[in-house]
Amino acid sequence: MVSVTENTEQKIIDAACKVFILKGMDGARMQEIADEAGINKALLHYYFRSKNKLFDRVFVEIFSGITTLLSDVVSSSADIVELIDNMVHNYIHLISERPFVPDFVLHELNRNPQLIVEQIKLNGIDFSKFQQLIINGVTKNKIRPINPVHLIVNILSMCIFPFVAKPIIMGFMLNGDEAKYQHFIDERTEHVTTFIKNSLFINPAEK
Amino acid sequence: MVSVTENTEQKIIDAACKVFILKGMDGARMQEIADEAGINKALLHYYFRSKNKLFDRVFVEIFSGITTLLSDVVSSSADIVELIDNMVHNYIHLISERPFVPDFVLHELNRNPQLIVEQIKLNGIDFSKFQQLIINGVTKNKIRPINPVHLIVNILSMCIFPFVAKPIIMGFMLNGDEAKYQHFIDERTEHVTTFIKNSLFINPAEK
DNA sequence: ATTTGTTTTAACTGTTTGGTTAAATCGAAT
DNA sequence: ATTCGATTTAACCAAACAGTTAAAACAAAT
Repeated sequence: MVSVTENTEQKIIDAACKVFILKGMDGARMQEIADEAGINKALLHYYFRSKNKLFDRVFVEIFSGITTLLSDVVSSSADIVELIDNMVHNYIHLISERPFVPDFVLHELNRNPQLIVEQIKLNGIDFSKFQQLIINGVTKNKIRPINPVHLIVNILSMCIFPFVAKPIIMGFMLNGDEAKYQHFIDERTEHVTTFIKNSLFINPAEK
Repeated sequence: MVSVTENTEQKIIDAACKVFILKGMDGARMQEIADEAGINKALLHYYFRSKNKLFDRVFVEIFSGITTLLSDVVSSSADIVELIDNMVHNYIHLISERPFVPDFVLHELNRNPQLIVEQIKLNGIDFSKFQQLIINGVTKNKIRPINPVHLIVNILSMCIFPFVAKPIIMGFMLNGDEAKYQHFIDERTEHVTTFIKNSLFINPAEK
């Protein structure tokens, strides 16, 4: 009986993830989520009393996937080179599997910046270790001096933006060709890591 | 009488821009737009028959501002260095004045990619000239070989993403300090141009 | 003074939507 | 056999919302 319960709850969350990510909070409909989960609206409200409660639950779930990855990458990287390789590779890989997640997260965060407060409580990121890796890289004369905040924003930008801006990239640069876009994404990991390292390292031989 | 008409129409469009940008298509309410314009709902429908028609008009207006800037920058740049300087400076400057525009445009474009088709008809960007500037830079041995699509995506990413991701940057990296974020943005133009040039130029002296 | 297009007022329609309710059904555990 | 939570059915409510309508007021041009 317990297994049935968890099963249904998970089915609801999965369905809610799908619908919320595609339509956003404002565009999503409870009926559509119920349909997607293969249940009816009454049962949906039986599990999650309101749309807001369901959304909050789903948002935490989605967002923590992103921050967890960042935490893991930072804590498992020994130096700045490893950090860059891991971050770029893992983020592009993660987002490739759920390409609409970034637009969803960013849009809902702009709609209600309060949401981030809850997330920080749940998933505190040790930004200090990230900074330390960069400082180490600089002091050992391996890379140019750089503001850690700018660097991490640069990395995240170049990994995430291409997915959020897919319609623009396809429309204006790739003649609406889906295959070309896929090829562009396939090249992206290699390109971004090289681009960043070229910028950071004074002497290319040290890479 | 004509002037009055244009005045009201402009007032409506200004109000619609404001509300649509902040709330998105799904979150915006016709009543709120009417209030913001200082008129009533009846008159709003008298000018723009439906929410969709009003949205389309507003979206074209907002989006063309972005593409026009890109066109101007490309056509007014003599070489790759000028292009980078102009693009980074002008985009960060433009977005600084209306920081919620990128999230609005990207979100609506993902919600309805069809919108881009209309935009391409109205604002065809000469992507070829952009490519030519890069190829020239490469052949004259001034910069490393680079895929033009990746380069332009890199530039746009690093200019636009920091605004879309403001809640994340502030929440996780700047302790929620608005002043620190403003300082970060103020540094951004200089940082991004340097970061890109460091990556492109093999010999820093050639910059 | 009359016409014409603009604007307001205010009520209204029809639909969508989030959420509720009550009764019935079903399945498993006791 | 009974109990209990899970699930369905189906109807319902109240609020929000896009859009309409008709009549009146208004302002400028003729």
